[in-house]
Amino acid sequence: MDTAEIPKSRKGSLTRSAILEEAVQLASVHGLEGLSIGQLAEATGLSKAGLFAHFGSKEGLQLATVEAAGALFVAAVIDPVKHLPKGLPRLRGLLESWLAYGPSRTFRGGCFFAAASTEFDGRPGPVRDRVREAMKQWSGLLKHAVREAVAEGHLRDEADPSLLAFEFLALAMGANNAYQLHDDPRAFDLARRAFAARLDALVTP
Amino acid sequence: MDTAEIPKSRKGSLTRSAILEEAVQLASVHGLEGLSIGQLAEATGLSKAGLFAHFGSKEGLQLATVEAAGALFVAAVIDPVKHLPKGLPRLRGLLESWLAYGPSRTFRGGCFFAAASTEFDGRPGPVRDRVREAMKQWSGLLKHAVREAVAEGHLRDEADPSLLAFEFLALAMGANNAYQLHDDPRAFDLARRAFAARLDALVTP
DNA sequence: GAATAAAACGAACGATCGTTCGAAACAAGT
DNA sequence: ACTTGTTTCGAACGATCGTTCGTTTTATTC
Repeated sequence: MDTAEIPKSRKGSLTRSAILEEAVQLASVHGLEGLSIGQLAEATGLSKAGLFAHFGSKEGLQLATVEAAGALFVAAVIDPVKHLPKGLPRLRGLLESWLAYGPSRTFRGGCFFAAASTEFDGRPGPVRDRVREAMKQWSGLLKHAVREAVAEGHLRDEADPSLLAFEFLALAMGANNAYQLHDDPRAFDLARRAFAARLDALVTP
Repeated sequence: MDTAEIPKSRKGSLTRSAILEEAVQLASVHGLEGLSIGQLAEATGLSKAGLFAHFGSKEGLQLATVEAAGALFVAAVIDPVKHLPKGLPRLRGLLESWLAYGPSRTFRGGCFFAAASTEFDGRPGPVRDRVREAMKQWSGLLKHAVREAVAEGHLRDEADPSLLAFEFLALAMGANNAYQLHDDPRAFDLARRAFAARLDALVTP
């Protein structure tokens, strides 16, 4: 219901965002489907029915959770490098920013979108659509940064923005998974070296 | 309700491996946690209790499912290239074999281990341990193939087996995710080009 | 402070979850 | 045909799931 999405009082919007703060953390560990309304209600100190009313359905809660996670991601990874000069500096900044975000525990269970995008990649529906859109945005941002680095003459013309964006995204998700699965922060060092190896071969002399 | 007998068309004796065949497919779509005994029983034509007796617990079923998926993976990806000559040919063969496996629909919901390793990477327990071991094996195989390619003089000495194995694994999982999420098989072409770009820069002249 | 609107509640719903148990159905050996 | 052991079964358990409903508590407005 749209009445649940438009806050009508101060208190309502506060609790809503407080709920989502916890929802994002729980979902990063147990998945968006494993996120249960009962557990979330207990974790936030609300009643099941009271919490439920904010979102109208579990799907509504999931969609709102994706939205909230997106805001966290943008604040942690993208915003800090908006000011960097176009081209290679901003691209390198983006990658470094992500490498700092990885082990930062922004999400309790590791990168929310790495988890959600794998969990829903084979289940049609609005949640998958929203996750896909978020991934497209992030991938598009990487692609754009590469394209600008080429336009600025920082990277050679052979640098393919689509290919490089795919590689960077895959390496980032791979580092997140290795870190989570093996409890080994060196995964991010591997990712950093992979980024560097790929870029160094393409920088203009 | 009248007790008139429905003609029991009992399917042929369902073996444990027949159950697991279906379990692997269901889990690749809905996850190992989303795999439910009731749904699996219905999909195989068995009763919930009858199926349950084979595994003793849901965790037992999950562990057996991981095992069965591992056998499918080995048969689809690893076995076909065992005969190739050591070094670069076998490494390239492994990567090509994986690229063929990706869109092969061996698993209904895409690569089982890409999904399971992300689903369980933050949830301690025997299932995570088993998945981690499987991923270590696959990653170790890639590492070994790179090391042999260096030893045979096919790749330059700077080629770092751990780093390259990490990259190949990440790119493979990334291609699987992109394929599943965007329904676009070109993801595997991107992965192929990424593999080639990385290897071509390291082959000995 | 009364009137009104929003938010949170407790209780219950039917469905499904994993699991247990004792009885049938079945296979094989003697 | 009788016994033994293995599968499979139906029925039920308590727990939890998402969801609904009517009521009570809280906040905002006049």
